Amino acid sequence: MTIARDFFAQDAVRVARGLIGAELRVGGVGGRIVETEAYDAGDPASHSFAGVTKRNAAMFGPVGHAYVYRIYGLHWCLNFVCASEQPGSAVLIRAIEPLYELEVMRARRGGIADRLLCSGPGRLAQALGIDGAIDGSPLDQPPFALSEPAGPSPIVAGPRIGITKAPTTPWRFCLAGSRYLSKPS
DNA sequence: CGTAAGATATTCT
DNA sequence: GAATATCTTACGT
Repeated sequence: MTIARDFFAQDAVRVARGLIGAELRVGGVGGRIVETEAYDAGDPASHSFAGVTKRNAAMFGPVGHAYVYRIYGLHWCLNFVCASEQPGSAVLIRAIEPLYELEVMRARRGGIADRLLCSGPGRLAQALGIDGAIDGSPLDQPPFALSEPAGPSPIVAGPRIGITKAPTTPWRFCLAGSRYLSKPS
């Protein structure tokens, strides 16, 4: 079942939780989402906190679109734009469980272990072929394909990773027991 | 096993 | 100039 655009018209934390277990494909390549982080409007750790810039313009655009940006000068990160009351919310996709077109992902990632193919934002983006060209693209049209979770998933919440602004806010969500997380359970 | 360094775009001071 | 929602490689235990 495809995820409706309305799903993203709620606060980032609910979207982040709801995405765990969903299937994501980009050009047929992808798998099951096992790790997300929420970045809400007004969150000091969010790129949207300091206002609109050229880089984060997609975050203030329509709900249900992609926000893709470069981090540390060399890695890409994939986010889904959502909204609560104020614009500027997004959910960072941190890890997926590889299921479709494994050969393509292995080739893009240099033939490393399957467990490490998509276990982190930068790795995931490289494996799926994400780059700045699809920043702002709608998630309900090709090359994107999003499907609802097959059933309820056991979810573990914890503090977000790699940030310094609000490190204790428990807005990181993982599929419990998955072997494909950026950090073991 | 662990810690450390390097790559380097974009934004803010 | 400094910091950042990261990953890989190199080197020391």
